Order: sequence, then C-alpha cells, then structure tokens
Amino acid sequence: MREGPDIARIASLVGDPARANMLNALMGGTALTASELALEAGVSLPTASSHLSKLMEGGLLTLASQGRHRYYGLASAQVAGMIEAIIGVAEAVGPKRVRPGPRDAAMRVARVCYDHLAGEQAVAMLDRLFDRKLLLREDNEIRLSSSGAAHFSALGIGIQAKARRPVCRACLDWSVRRSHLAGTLGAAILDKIIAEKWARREKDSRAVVFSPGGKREFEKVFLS
Amino acid sequence: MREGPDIARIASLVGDPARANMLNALMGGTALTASELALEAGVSLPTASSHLSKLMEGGLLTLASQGRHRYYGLASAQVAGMIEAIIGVAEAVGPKRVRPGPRDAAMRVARVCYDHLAGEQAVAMLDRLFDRKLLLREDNEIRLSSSGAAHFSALGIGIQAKARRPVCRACLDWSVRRSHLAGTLGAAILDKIIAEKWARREKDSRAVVFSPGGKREFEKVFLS
DNA sequence: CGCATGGTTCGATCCTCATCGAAGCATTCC
DNA sequence: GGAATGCTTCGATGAGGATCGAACCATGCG
Repeated sequence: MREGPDIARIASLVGDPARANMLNALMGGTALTASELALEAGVSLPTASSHLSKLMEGGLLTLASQGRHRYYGLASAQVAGMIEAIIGVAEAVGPKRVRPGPRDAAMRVARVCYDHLAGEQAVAMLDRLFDRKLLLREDNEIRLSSSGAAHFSALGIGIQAKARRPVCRACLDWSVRRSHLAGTLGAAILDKIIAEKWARREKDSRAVVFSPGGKREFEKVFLS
Repeated sequence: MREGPDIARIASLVGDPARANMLNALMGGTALTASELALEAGVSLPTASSHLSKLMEGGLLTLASQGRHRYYGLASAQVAGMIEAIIGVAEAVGPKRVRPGPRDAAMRVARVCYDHLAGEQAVAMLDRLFDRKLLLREDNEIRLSSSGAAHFSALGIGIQAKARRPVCRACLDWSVRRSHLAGTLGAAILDKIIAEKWARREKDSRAVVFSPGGKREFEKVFLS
C-alpha cells in the first residue's frame, strides 16, 4: 500500500455527479455564482454550497467575492486540463454522447469566454492568424509577429501588454476542443467586434450573435 | 443540470483510495495480477477483485488471462494520460510531494519492478545495451542480437525463453517515464545482480540498494 | 433602520458502497 | 484423480457522505 500524491482525493472530488456538473459548467471559462452552479448541478443551494467549499478546500476552484456575489472559477489551466482528460476517457468509454460542450447551437458558433471570443468562429480565426503568420507558435506559447503587430495596429486594435497578462495566450475551446485566442489581444478583438456592432451579446447568455453584415465584415477581416 | 459524458462515473472510479493505488501501481506499465494489486492497494483479495471488476466495467483496465493468472493492465494510453493529469493536479494542490513516482530517492535510483530492475539505473542500462548493439529495437519490440546472446552467455546469464514470455520486453519506468528492460533477460540480470551481491533488496520495500563495490561492478559490466 | 437577496452552517435522514469471511470456480501440478 | 493455488461471488456489516429544510450571517437597497 503505497502513498503517492493524494490522487484519490482529487478524483473523488470530481467523482460526485453534482460536483462534476459544476466543474463541467465552469469549463466554459467564465466564473459562476453559487446559485448558478446549484442550478447547473440540479441540487439545492445548501448542497451546492457544501460542494463548493469542498472543491475550494481541494484546491480545484478559485473564489472572487464581489459585493454579495461570489464568483467561483476553475483554479488553473492544469485543473481544466485534468477535467478535459477525464472527459476524454469518459467519451471514449461511453459511446453515448455525440457532441461535447454546450448544447445550444449558437453557443457553439460563438460565445464569450471570460473577455474574449470562443467557439467555432474563434477557433477558425486563430487558425487563420497562424496561416497568415500574424501570430507565431512558440513551444506552447503564442507570439505576435512584427507583421501581426502592424496589422492589428492598422485595424485600430490596441496590443499593449498589461501587467502579468500576456498579449496572446491559447485557451482550449470548450465545445471545439481546440485552442482559441485569449490574452489582451483576444480581449481587444472581442471589443472591436462589439464596438463595430458586427455582433452583440445575447442577453442572459454567453452566446455572441453576429448580424449578417457583421459576419461578412468579421470574415473579411479575420477569416480571409 | 446538463448531461455530459459520464465524467463523474469515471472520476469516482479513480476516487476510491484502493482503486487509486491500483491504478497508480499500474502506471509502471507492467500488468499485474489481482493478488499483487490487492497488496499494492492494501486490501483483501475479495475487495480487490470487486474493485477490479468495477474498473473493468468502467473500461479503465484490460485483462489478459494466462493460465490461472489474470493480468490486469491500463486499458490505453489515454487512461494513463488521464491519471497523469490527476496526479499533476494532486501534486500541485498538495504541497507535499515534488517528484512524480516513488517518493523515496532510493526507489527512484533502483527498484524491483515485478521481477526485473527498474529506476534510473535500469533505464541507463537499457540505453547502453542499445548503444552497444547487444539489443536491437524492432518496432515496439526488443530483440537480442547475436553479439548480445554471446555477451550474456559469457556473463553466465541464461537467456532461454519460457513459454509465452519473451526474452526482452520494454517496460515503461514509473519514475523516469522511459523504458527499462523486462522479460526473461531482465529478470535474469536482476538475479545476477542479487546473486553477485552487487545489491540487495530493501526489506519491506521494492527499493534495490547497491553496495559501493557492487555499484562499480554493475557499472563496469552494464553501463560502460 | 428594515427588508430583500445571496450564501453558508447546522442537524437529521437516508443510502450507497467499501470491506472482509466464507464458500465456490477454475486451472495447474503431482 | 486429488490437492494446491489463484481468483471470484455471496452475504452481512458498517461507515462515510450526499441531501435538504430551517435557521443563520452578510451585503445592498430604499
């Protein structure tokens, strides 16, 4: 009977259906409140609260208090990666499900992830930015090329780095399961999409809906 | 309350301490019998058997029956990857451990894996045997070269194949995460190391401790 | 202030599941 | 064949933990 890192403890945290649903909901990348998570998990508020404190104690979540709201989010990319891995095995083993991620079609196409764009459109955009060498892959990081810097400046998209936050960062897409662009540049691009009125945020949802004309413009600028 | 792939089911399989210990033991890459796993997990044979059937049903293990022995192994690299990910989080969260695999330094250097040598020494040895062309890589298998056969015979190391068991087999090292040598040759080499008193097995542990002189001899014969 | 809203803590209940001894199969060895 | 070994199944026991209602804090609003 050997004693390693306490893998059973971590796994059992994910092993409860209510907690698994909560973590799954948080895979979208946005932090959620206790009541929202209770709804997602299908349990009462006290029960959810109990689960959340366990997940906190296990180090799987972070907490940001804002007024009387308390926003829970995944603690790290490592935790998200672990859940991805578990989901992968679950999908391989149980041949039940068809599509991962949000069931809502609009959410799969485009949605907000924290402060940047996610979904099929966002994944396609990152692919194109690599193709056009505006961004460069470096190990596991993403770097802005000199031509990319010029390009985004010309579009009026600011790219100054803030403290501790990189300009470009890969963020694993919940529904597509491939990376999209995060970081200050990712956020600035979403800002521009909203400012230009190419798309608007759906009310009470993270979905981002493009107008017909806006979609054309977006594709011309980012997907051509 | 969304319904995804049954992630809670998979995670809860890993979430039991006994099962976690078993899976952890199987991360070494060698398939183990039910009794060995019961020992690793610190539970009785019936309990272990019950856990193993659950892991089988969950698709996490494969089973190879050989006579009255039943060898359990991890079902896939994907499953191993998932466990790696969970271990990673557990290590990041619990600030206790630093390195993956056995915590004991002696265990990392050299230990017994089933019936052959594992650990840094064993991985280095296999590297050298390849370099010296005493062993040859063939696809995913390892073959003894003619010069190798002569070499080991001269050392008094028997190399006859037993039924169903290959002379050479690669075995993924638990701590180093690279292959070391298993099979009848791997076992015979460990036998020689013990017989020559170059090293002894630590009591109640899988660690193998070399004596100063024995280490020199071993390095002269296998690492030069 | 007093009320409403968002969250947590407490207590009691209930149920799943891990555990092991004993008995039952299966395979191999003599 | 019989005995020994390896493993699984059965049955009974027990403990941990998920759950929710009710009560309890905290923040914000008027």
